[in-house]
Amino acid sequence: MQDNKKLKLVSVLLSGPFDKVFSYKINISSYEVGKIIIAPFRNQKLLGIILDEDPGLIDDEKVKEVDCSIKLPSLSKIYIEFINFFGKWNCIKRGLVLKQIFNPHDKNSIKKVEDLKIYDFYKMREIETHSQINLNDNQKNVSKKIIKNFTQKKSTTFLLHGIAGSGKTETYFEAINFCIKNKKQVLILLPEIGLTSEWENRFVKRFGIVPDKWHSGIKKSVKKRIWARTILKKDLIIVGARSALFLPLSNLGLIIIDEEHDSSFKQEEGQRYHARDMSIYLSSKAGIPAILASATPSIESLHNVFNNKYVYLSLPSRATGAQMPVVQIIDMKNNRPLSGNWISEPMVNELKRRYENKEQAMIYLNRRGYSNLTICRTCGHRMSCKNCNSWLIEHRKTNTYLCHHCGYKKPLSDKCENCSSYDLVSCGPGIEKISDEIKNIFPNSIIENLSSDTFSNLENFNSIIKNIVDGKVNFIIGTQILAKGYDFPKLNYVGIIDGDIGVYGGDLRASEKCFQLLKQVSGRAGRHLKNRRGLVQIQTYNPQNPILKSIKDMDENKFYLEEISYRKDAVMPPFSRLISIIISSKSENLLHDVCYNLLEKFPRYNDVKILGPAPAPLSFLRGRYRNRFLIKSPKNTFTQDIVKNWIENTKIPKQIRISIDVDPYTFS
DNA sequence: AGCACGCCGACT
DNA sequence: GTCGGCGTGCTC
Repeated sequence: MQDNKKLKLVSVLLSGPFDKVFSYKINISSYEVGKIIIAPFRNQKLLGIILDEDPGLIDDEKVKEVDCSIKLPSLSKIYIEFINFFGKWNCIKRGLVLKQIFNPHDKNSIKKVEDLKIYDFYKMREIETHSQINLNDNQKNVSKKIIKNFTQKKSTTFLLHGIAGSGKTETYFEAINFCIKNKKQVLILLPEIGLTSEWENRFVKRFGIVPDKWHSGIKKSVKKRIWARTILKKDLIIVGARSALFLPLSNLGLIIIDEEHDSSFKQEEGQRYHARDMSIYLSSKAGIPAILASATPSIESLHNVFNNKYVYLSLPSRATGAQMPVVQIIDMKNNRPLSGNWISEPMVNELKRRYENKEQAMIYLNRRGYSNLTICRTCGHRMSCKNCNSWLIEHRKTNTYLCHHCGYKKPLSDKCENCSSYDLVSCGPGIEKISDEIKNIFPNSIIENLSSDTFSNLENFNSIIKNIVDGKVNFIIGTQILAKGYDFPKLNYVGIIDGDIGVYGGDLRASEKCFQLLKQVSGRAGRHLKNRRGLVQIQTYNPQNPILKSIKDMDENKFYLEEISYRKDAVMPPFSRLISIIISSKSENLLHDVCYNLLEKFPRYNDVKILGPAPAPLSFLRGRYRNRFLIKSPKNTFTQDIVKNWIENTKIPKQIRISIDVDPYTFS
């Protein structure tokens, strides 16, 4: 009896902005590493877990006792290692990672998880798991190779490289099927929540059950039930955005990252991390396979294939039997449109032919809004954001000038805010302007504009997608959102307004991103036409650009090999590691002083180099001045520790914000 | 992250 | 005198 009251000194990781553990006492009979507890902290109570770490020296009087009333399974060793690694790798405090793992629960709702279990909302029906879809031989072979891995009980990362329309999804469904039969949990990550509804349709068609969805649009009450099922080891299929990675999946059998090249897996604000890379760590710790699927794999993943870290699987032909589209390059130097227009004559002719034949056509331009820049011809003033050093973008649909970086907006006006003359002109097209141009040529046509602006209303967005799929739309005009995995069966033509937009910005990944976007957009054309090929036309002033040439010649190997050899020569990722550190302040002088102080304090190494400080690509954002350091190091050094020690050993005033981005993607 | 503590300016 | 702004520092 007395033994039950015996208290043990333990270390606790609290869910909050803490990296270090705190010492608490726990009733020894409740002690277990990974146990979820509630800890009194100051005058509040915080969720936490017991860790197997040295609590360190502390005045015994200060040590409080934790509340063990939460009756849930402890977090497994896999998740404890995941939390530690995630924090260390991304320079994020471990307690904040833990907080994300408890999300959407807090200290009050987590006690009611037991009640949720009783109701068992998501009891899966016993389902017939025989395939309703006929796979071709290639798909069958690939799925067999993946499934074979389950029986070997080791963790393999597969790179499933299949051209657009090759049936990647249906192929990895076979691996999901294996997990359903064996009552394992499956996590599928998609880059955008807008993709989940189409994905869900295919899933329901294959399995006859609805998967659980997890993204920012899902209600908290639903999320709480899903969370309960994951920690209570119930079988379930989760399809979600990157935040689904934090679910405490205690019976995980498989992770799939679809569209693995997509940059939206990289969280770029607040706590920065790459959901793909963290998923692969998780799968290796859990001893389960991971499948990365893409029509345009990232350079990183291909590099890992070459180094035998990933197993390469290929689906080189379209599942429908349709051929890949023909690609034509339009040299704009010889086909200039009239002033104020942006669509060249060859493209207009093709659009006319498609329209007359009642075929669907898509026009791609990676620029939101009406125009890029508004300039006054009298005084030269440019409409720019007061919080950022960026232009304000004219949006006619909402009648505003909008900053694409901070969201600042003001009403449209035809009077110059600087000299009051009425001489404003819009330069450079956005999709709204292209849309007007199409409306002029085809006044009776049905046009839909698709961009992240359309996306703000998910219901409206899904109904537009449905209209397109049903063939009720003549012209689809949109931004890079069109490159995502939508399947438009009636689409037979893709026109690309500005083929080499963004390539010349000097960004490390610009070529790769441009190639992936163009390839993905091109892949939308003619996916379901057996008798004739789709057509892609790319407008450019630089027809010799190697990216465009490799797309035209359908020679993606050449592009990848060239890009990889360029990265190797320049000793850039994936041949080295970059960490970007952005220092920001409301005061320009303070920023300057802090940056030079940091530079002085940076320890000297032979192979770890510091570049900067230089103005960040957005040197003024949301009212703060921003400088950037880049730390470049060999792949095998754990540079995060160096960075952490460096910053901790430098005195930084509270007004200064520091954001650390390991393996940065965009360089802003 | 919160929340308390404390130092300094504005005001009944 | 004292109210309250926010910059600073601590939490087992």
